[in-house]
Parts: sequence; C-alpha cells; structure tokens
Amino acid sequence: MSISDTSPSPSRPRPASPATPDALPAQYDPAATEPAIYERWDQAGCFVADASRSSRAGGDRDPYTIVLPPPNVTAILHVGHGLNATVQDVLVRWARMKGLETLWVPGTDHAGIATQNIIERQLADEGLTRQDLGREKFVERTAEFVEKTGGTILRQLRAIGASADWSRTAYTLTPELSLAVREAFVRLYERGLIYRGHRVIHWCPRCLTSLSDEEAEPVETNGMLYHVAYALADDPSRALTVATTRPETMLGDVAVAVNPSDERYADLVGRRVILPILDLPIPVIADDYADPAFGTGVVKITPAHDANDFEVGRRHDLPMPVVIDEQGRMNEGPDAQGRVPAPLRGVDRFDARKRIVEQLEAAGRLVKKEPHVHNVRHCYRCDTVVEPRLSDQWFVRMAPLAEPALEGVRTGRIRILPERHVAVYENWLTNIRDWNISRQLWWGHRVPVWYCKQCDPPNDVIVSREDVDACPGCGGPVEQDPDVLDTWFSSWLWPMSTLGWPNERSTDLRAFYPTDVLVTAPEILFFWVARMIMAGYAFMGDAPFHSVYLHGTARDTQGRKMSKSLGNGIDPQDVIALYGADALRYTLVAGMGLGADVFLDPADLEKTFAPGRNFATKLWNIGRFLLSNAGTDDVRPFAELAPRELARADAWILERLDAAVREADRALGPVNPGRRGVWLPEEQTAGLRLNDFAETARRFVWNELADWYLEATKTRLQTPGADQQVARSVLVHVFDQALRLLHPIVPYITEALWQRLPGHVDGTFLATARWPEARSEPGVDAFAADFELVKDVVEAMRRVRAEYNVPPGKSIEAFCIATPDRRGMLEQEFSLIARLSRTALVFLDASPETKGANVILPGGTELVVPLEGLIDVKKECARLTSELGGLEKQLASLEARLENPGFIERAPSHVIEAERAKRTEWSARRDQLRTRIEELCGAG
RNA sequence: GGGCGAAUAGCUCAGUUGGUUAGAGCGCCUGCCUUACACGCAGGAUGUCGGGGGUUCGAGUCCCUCUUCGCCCACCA
Repeated sequence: MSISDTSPSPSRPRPASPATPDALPAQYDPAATEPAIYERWDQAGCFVADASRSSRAGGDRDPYTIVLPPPNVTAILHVGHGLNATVQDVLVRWARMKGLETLWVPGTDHAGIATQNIIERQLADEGLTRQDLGREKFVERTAEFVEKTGGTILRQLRAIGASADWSRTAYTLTPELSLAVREAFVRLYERGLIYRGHRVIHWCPRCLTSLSDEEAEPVETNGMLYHVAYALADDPSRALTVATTRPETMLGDVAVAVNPSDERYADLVGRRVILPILDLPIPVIADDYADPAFGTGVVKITPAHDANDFEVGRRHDLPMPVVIDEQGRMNEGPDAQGRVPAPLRGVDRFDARKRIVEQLEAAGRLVKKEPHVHNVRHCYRCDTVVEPRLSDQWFVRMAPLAEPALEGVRTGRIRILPERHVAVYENWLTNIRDWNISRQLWWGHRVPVWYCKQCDPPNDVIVSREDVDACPGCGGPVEQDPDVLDTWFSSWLWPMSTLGWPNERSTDLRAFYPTDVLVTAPEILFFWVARMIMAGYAFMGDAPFHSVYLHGTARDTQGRKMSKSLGNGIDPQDVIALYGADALRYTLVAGMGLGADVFLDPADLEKTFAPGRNFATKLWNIGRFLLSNAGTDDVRPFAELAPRELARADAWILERLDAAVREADRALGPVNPGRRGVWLPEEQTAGLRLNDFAETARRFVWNELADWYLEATKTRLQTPGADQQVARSVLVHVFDQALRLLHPIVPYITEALWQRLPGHVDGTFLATARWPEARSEPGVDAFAADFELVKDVVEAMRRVRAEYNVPPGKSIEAFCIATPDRRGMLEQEFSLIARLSRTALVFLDASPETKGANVILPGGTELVVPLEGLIDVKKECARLTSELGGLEKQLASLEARLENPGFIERAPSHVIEAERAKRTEWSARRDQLRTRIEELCGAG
C-alpha cells in the first residue's frame, strides 16, 4: 500500500511515505474538501444557537451575538464583504469554542434605491418606465426579482466559511421586520419625534426621490464662479455684483443679501435691484448669512433651491418660487408665476446654465467668471448631481435620540474601535440634524400614514400600526401616503428586529439582546451604526452592542479602494477556487491591523494569497508527518503522562503552547465587558487584534512546533519504546491544541485535520470543540527553559557553519565550555544537538589551545570550532574584535547610566536591578571575548 | 473653515503607563532537493524612529513647532 502522490515534484521524484491507512494525500485540495465540510457542519447544526441555553433565558452559558451587517439583497460578494464576514466569523468561532451560546444572525437588506434602480434599468432596456407599469406591478416585479436572484450573497458567504445561523436568516421586508418598522415609526410619532417638514432637501433628479444628508455625498468639483451685476432699481448707474456658481438658479432669486455690518452696502438695504433676464425688482436685505469677506459680500437668495437661502427666506418671509422641476429641468413650480421664460422651459439645468450665462454676457451683466473649486453633492446610489429642492418630507427629530447614544459611548457602555472614530462619532451626534426619512420611491416600507379625503382640514394625518380603510373621524375614504421610508429606517432596527422586536417576549430577544460586537466599515458609522445605537436606546432602553469594530478597506497596491468601476477588485470566489477559503481568510486576517486597510494585488492573486496558501500547506504537511508517525497505533492519552516522563523538548513545546494560548486570548481580548456591562478604562481598547492573533498562532505552529519540536522529536518518534509513546502523545496533544487555536482563522483545513487525529470521536466537530486553556504560569519551568540553551547552541553552530561554508553534509566537532549544570544538561542532549546542527560537542573544562571560530552565548557557555583549513584567523579576529567593540560601547553607556546619581535616585528599583544584572552578564562576555581574542590573535 | 489621525527597515505595520543592544511579516542576498513540506529548510543584510526645539537621570514613546500625507464634518454663495 502506498499513498497516492497526485502531483510528483518535477525536480525530484519522491519516494512513497511509509504506508499508513490514515496517511493524507500529499497535496491539500481545498476545492474538494471545503464544501463537504461546510455541509457536515450545517447538517450537524453546529451554528444553530439555542436560546434556552443563554444565561439571560435561564441557561448556563453567556450569550454571544453578532448581527451581520445586511448586504443589499441584490449584492454579489466582493472582497469587502469577504473581509467583513471573515472578521465576524473569527470572533464568532472563537466565542463558540470558548463555550458561549453563540449566535450570528445573517440576513439581507431590501436596499430601496439600489434595488429599485436595478429594476428600472431592466425596464428601460424594455423601453418602459416604472410609471408605465404602475406601482403595484412594479413592486410585484421587484419582489419577484429579489425572490429569484436575491440572497446570492448569503450562499457566497457560506463558501468563505461563515458560521452563521441560517435558520434565523432575516430580510428587512419580511412581515415581521415590516411590523418593527411600523412600530418604530408610530412610537416616534407618538413621542413627537417624527414630523412633516416643508423645507429644502437633497433631491436626486434621476432617482426622483429625496435623500438624507448622508446620502448626498460631497464631491470636490472644479466649477466656475460667475459674478453678475444686479442694477439698482432706482439708480441704474449703480449695480450690486453677486457671485454664484449656479446662475440658472437666479430665476428663483427673491432678494440679494448683504451683511448688516457691511458698511459698503449699508445705504442699499431696503432698496431694490433688478434681477437680470427677468427684469424683476427684488429687495436688498440685511442678513448675517452674507459673509462680507467672500466675493463681493453680496449673495443672491434663492429660497427654493438652496438650504441656506431657504433659512434666509424664512427669516425674511420671502416668497419661494420653484424654478427647477423634479427631473432637474427648468420649469414653473409652486410660486413661480412666470419666472421661467418660455424658451427655457423644459431645458435641463446644466444647459440652462450655459444659456443664461450667454444671455447675461449679451446683456453686459456678466462682470467676470473665474475657476472655482467647491463641493457639489452627488447621489450616493447613481452619482447624479443632487438638486436642493423645496418639498414636503417626513423627518425624525434627532437631538433627543442622540443624547443617550452619546452618553453610551462616554460612559463606556459602548466602545468604538479604533478609538479615533469616537471623536468623529461624538462630533456628528453633537451637531446632529434631523433625518429625512421619506423617499419618493416604490420599493420599501410604505410610510404608515393616511390622509382623510373628507375631513377638514383635508390633510389631517392618521398614523397607525394597522392599515387604515376609513377615517376614524368621519368614516370617509382615506389615502395612504405614497412615500416609502429610507432603507436605513429599517436597518437601524436590525439588531432588535432580527431577534423579534417589537415582540418583547420573544425568546431570542430576551436571550440574545443586547448583542456583542458590531463589525462594519467606518463609512457607515453615521448611516447605520450611530442610528442603531439611537434606536437601541429609544426602543429597548439599552445599547444594541458593547463594541463597534470598524475595519479597514480593501485596496489595490496603489492604495486605491477596490471597486467595480475601477475594475481593480478581487472576486473572493476566484481566490476560493484557486487556493481555498482558508487561504483567503488567513491572508485577510494576517494583513489587517485594527482599523487598518488591507492591500491586495488584483493583478497577482498568486503572490497576494501566498501567505494563506503556504500556511495551509504547512499545516497539511505537519498533519501528514503526524499521521505517518502516530496515526496508526493507539496513542497514550496526554492526561496520563507524568511530568517526569517528558523530555526537555516536550516541556518546552507545552510551555510555548501555553504562551501562545495566553497571547491569542490577549489579542482577541475580553469577550464582553462582564456583568457590569460597562467597559473598564483599561479594557476600553483591549482585544480585537485579529492580526496579532493570526501571527501568534502562525508563529507557534510554524516556528516553534514545526521548526523545532518536530525536528527535535523525529528520532524519538521513530525509535520504538516508552519514550516513543510519550513523544507521540505530546505531539498529538499539541497539534490538537494548535488546530483549536487556528480554527477561527482557517476553519476548513483545521477541521479536516482534526477529524483525522488519533482518538477522534466520530460525530464531533472542531467547530464546537473547546478552546485551549493555558495550564502553567509563564516562565516557571526550568526544564523547558533548558531547551532554549539547546536551541542557542544549535543556532550558533548553524551560524558558524554557514559563515565558514561548511558543506551541509559534513559533520564537525566543537569544543564546549560551560558551567557544570549547563554542561550536564548539554551532555544529556548531545545527540539531539548533534542531529540538529550536525555538530558533535566535545566538553572541556577550560578553553582549548586550538584556534577556531568562537561563539560566546548568554550564560557564559562558550563554543570553539576548530575548522582546520577553513578558518581564516584574521577574519575571525576581525569579527571578534568588532563584536567586542560593540559590546564595549554598549557597556560604557550602561556603566555611565549606573553611575549617574539621578538614575540611581529616580529610576524604579526593578529597572536598576535589570541594568545591574545586564552589566554582570556583559562584563563576563567582554572578558571571555578578550581572552579569546588574545588566544586567537594575540601573537599575530 | 473646523475636527481627528498618521509619519519607525525596500513595502505593510507592531512598539502597551518614558527604562535591555528598536521588532514582525513580506521582499531582498547566500547556501541547500536533509524520506512532512522547494507552497520548503538553514543562514544573512537593512533603520541619524519625518525636520527642529524642549521636558527628563533617561525620549521612537511626553510637550511645542515646522513639513508631508490621509480621513471626517461644514451653509464660502
């Protein structure tokens, strides 16, 4: 029997490994392994949470809950989702293994504008508009589309290993979640926090809807500043020059404003100027809004098409003519009264700008135009330039909601990581503006407001949790508000609504709310995170989570954000197909400091994901080694081993394992703030260092377990006897623990290997196995520490061999001078050292006469390597002299420090102690070095 | 305009309340097909810690200042 070697190395034919029934294929094949493993986890219900086990519902486990930031229901997976989901999965798997009742709620968002836009594009291809279809048909069609194609992304998340509880998959438009939306609206209305406002809002002329402030994104734009002369009505020889970037809006001008303190224009206030083109007289008013330092200090006032001008208009009780229609064309709206000249009617706003500038020029009213850089807001969904527009919308009064949300962060109930975002959060909440929540769309939650068609006044509003058929006042017919709610009005309820709110007796809500960590990108801190916190306090009286983890962005090698439009994205599925989900996850986690961006090269997936792929291969090969050495026979249970049976290498690797477990727990940090529910100052920024966790685990497995323990144990494993059993037992135990440690990052390969470990119980999964715990205190095991000296000696010998080009196959001898206890230990480890360094130690009581390469190790152990014929005495002298020089310099500054009265007086005693110990150590080494130099080079 | 942050090895970044000779990964150089692994093994090189000033016995770490880059907010028409 021989193992199947599917891919023989091209450069060297490999002999078959020793035959064992459990031997693994030489090559790990993620594509064949991963889907099958996921299927088994799923079928075994590994990811399904049990509310009754939560300590909040009478169970004995602390709950741990994460809600997935719901991707748009029409989204397809990109690397940003992959990053986001990987972070959550690492945390969730870690918590699950730590024994918490862990729930990761997945789901999707109906994404009002985004989804509606997709369907409208489809219709456009068919030559139709949504109006052609009608509202009901349109919504039907969209729902069908979502039904058919939606949720693709959730299936894709499974492929990357996301251990979400799919039995609880949520969607913002289900009846349950729609109920939550209505409840929230009605409660806020009843508290007086929702109102209908008539004001200038951001309007997207392409999506034909209003937008919130957050949805209208400022884009720096190179525009023109036009200076236009408005002649005085009573003195045509004089004119006021106003500056504007948007001349087309002058059709809606109702005044020009100057600052009340501006002496240049003091005499003009109250007089009138002639609005060019229309030849309309409009007043000159005084208002603080006009900045004397900007331009000419005179500003034209267009209340219907500028939010600031609107405020000025209100203060001065000015008319507010609308001159641009919903589509962004010049047209007569309310109050316009002939302000749009016939030739301009129906002309697009940007064409109209050109024409008006031409007309002004022709009329000699254009004083000058100059380039001007300013921010222009664009629709966050379609990038169209947003039009400020006067209209009626529903608003949420935010200031009262912001108060507890600010308090929650200030008191440590919620922490935001990285911490620098706290300032941004506080700044936004302290200056918060009311939230426009109505959208003139068809896809979304309908505003739960009805208007009676008969009552007087006719627009009396009826706000209701249930659908309304007749006016409760007069019994007459009613009409529902045509608008839908902002998508984020359902998203901000997500942590509650997915768990059953508003049903406050819902088991899930009781067992799992508040949730634990919210993992997302900083871009939606305001859109979503801050609003969820507000909703949590407003409706549940508590924060929805205790930690906000804001991760970085995936960028290409030039630092550009990965995006579809730039074509510099990476499809996670390509990476999974090529190298496996584990390789993807490992690479992302290892490359991602707290809040730091991840740099990936879309042009070279091979190189980009090599760290993950290589690491998976390494793990696989350790597994192969283990199974071929310990895979067939029964292995002694590790717990039965007596300490005195252990070899130094065993003690050492066990100590390193404990250190790795401690470090991993420290990197991931406290799971939650504990019973107090409030973070202590010292915990405020602790944990969630996924890259530190990955590095700790990698270092342990690769640099300690594979590089040293495996190498040190090979002979023992191949020599039958009691010690072989000990070595096998330790090896299996340590690898088992290592797989547990790594499982949150690379779940598939660790599960595949773990299930094949000797002693594995059928039907048990690493995904639900217990997280390792450190058994020992750091640094107390002297036996383990001995191995460090063995390592030092081996490394020193390897260095000497490399430096003097000793052929790898050639064994050499080295003289070793050491204190009796160290010498005794090294004598016991003679054969191990000999094998690892190909050097035989010859123990001497004093320095040998022979000249050779010299190494002085910490602790006074000295090695002299004769190397006849190879050693260049001059070179060796130079090397030692330079080493001595460096040491003397360091020693001198150390001495100076120790003789500095200020240091002795003020430095803490442990620092002084350490410095003194260092001085002793260094002096000894200096003396040794001097002696060797004298012996070696003294004569010459 | 306001606020926040960053500047440490070629690259990406650690560096905890000031206290060993400033670290890691990747990359680079040298040698090696050593029966788990060449997706590997062994060894190596590399930093006036952005500039200047200050506090201190002691500064990558604290303060000031300058420079250069980010990010967020904002009503410069």
